[in-house]
This record gives sequence, C-alpha cells and structure tokens, in this order.
Amino acid sequence: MLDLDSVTQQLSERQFKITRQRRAVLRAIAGSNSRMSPAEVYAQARRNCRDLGLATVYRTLDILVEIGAIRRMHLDDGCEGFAPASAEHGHHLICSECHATIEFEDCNMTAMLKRLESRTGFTIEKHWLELVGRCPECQGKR
Amino acid sequence: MLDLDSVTQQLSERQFKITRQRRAVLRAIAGSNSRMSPAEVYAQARRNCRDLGLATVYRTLDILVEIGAIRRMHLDDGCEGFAPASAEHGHHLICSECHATIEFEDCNMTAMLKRLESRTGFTIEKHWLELVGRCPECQGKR
DNA sequence: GTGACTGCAAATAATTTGCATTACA
DNA sequence: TGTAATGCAAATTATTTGCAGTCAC
Repeated sequence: MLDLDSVTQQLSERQFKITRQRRAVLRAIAGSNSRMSPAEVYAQARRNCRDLGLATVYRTLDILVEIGAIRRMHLDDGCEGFAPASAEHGHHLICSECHATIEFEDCNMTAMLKRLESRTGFTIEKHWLELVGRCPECQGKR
Repeated sequence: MLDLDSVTQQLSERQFKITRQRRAVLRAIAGSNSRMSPAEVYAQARRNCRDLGLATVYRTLDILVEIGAIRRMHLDDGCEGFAPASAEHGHHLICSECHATIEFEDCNMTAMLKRLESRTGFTIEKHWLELVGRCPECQGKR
C-alpha cells in the first residue's frame, strides 16, 4: 500500500511540485493491489485526470522510483512493472494469475550473502528478490 | 560458463538445426564472463559470422532461454540482459562496475519461503534472485 | 529434396525528447 | 511572478514480423 500523504510530503521536501497529474498517478498506484505497467498506470490515472499525457506518467514514475516510493520490478514477459515500496528494504511476492502484489521484508539472507562474499571475493551491495506464486484466491484456478 | 557441446546436443535433440549463425551466438555468450544485452551478443557474434542479422540474434536468444541454456536477467537500467545458466536452479551475482557475472546455486531460501507461504496463504512457485556488488578486480575503482 | 532458418527491410511497440504553454508555490 | 511541469508530436530505440532465398540434415 502507498501512503499518499507521506509520499506527497516527500515530494515537497525534495522540491517537486504537487501537480494534479502527479496526484492522479499516485492515486492510481495507491488504489491498486498489484504491480502495474506504465500503460496501466496511465489508463487508470486518466480516469481522474483526463488531460494526462503518457510522457508525464513516465516522468512521474521515474521520480517515484528516485524517492523510493515505488520499485521497478521484473516481469516474466519483460520488464517495467512498478509496485509500491513502503518498506525500507522490501521485496515483492506476485501472483502469477492476477498479479496481486504483496511486499515483505524478512528475506533473511545475511548468512547466505556472507558465505557468498567470502567464497567469491565479491562485495555484495544489494540484492534483488522477487517471488512468484499463487495468491489464495487464484489457487483453484487453471 | 556455457558448455558448447552440451548446448549443441540439446539443440539437436529438440530438432533445432545447428547453423553457422547459432554457433556464432553460442560462442559469443560462452566467451564472455558477463551478462550481455542482445546488441552486445550481436556485436560479438558478428566477428565470427559477418553476415549475421540482429533478428537472428533475438530468435536465437529466445530458443536458448527456452532450452534453459541462458537466463533472462534484470538490469538496473531496464531489462533484457542474458547470462549462461548451467545450473538447474541458479542465480546470478553481477559486478556493478564491469558486469562480470557469476552463477551460484545455494540460495538457501526454503525456510523463508515456507514461513512466507503460511503467513500470506500464497503458494510460491518460483523465486527470482539477483545479487549486485563489486567483483575483486573492481573493488578499488571509483 | 524440403522444411527450418536466414538476412533484410518494413512494421510495431516502447520510451524519450523538444518546445510552446500552463500552473504550482 | 518565475520556474518547474505539462501535453503533444516528433524522434529515438528496441523488438518483431513477412518474405524470398538458402542451407542443414
């Protein structure tokens, strides 16, 4: 879930203006419980802001990633999905059927990372983890 | 690393023809120690096969993903990187500076996945993990 | 021999940019 | 009011497709 007030505040602090268009994009993302493509965000946000342009959606998504309000995700068919990222260090669990998306934090990988660092000589800076499965509602389907 | 002979054999078994172009693409990927974009594969493979077309590279990469010889990766700047995937269940560790790529298998997540399944009600089908860091050679740089 | 494979060019899709205009703060 | 942000259209980039010719088996 995305907390509109706190994101809005963050935008202000960073000197970004709170425009009607940005508000519409935020509401679109906050109102969805699944990861969205730029086109989906556009379609949804347009309902609240009829003169929104697709380019603005791209520009806004970039800003939201920059301030950490949403996170870029990998999708099976390619890339460029976005989902809210409320947690400082969060990952996503996505339903392969309906794309419902849940954020979780306890990935518990420090021990494994340490082991890998000493084995490879790499210094690991970050990790990227996504889980794909079936949400409770979709488990019967297909 | 990519074992040319075994991939070639897999291609044959699946009734794919071993063409000069496919060989060049395979050699390009096998000869690199880092993840490559389609354009990089094309540039490299072209050195061994001057009349190679970019479309063929795309078609070949699709086939290689299909037979599991390489794996699609997420890159920070977007998507569509490819790296060899020799292990049945492997993940990648990528250097953020030079893009050197190492595959590893022991991700050790079963306990965490179980916990998450019971907490969320999801059935987790697969996970996607990538680590980004600095390889030994690049640790001084920047 | 023949069907899968190819290069090329054209088509499509996705994203970014330039610029005159608008609207936050 | 001044400047960042916008919509639109054009430009760019990435990927896919159609098709006549080619080549692996």
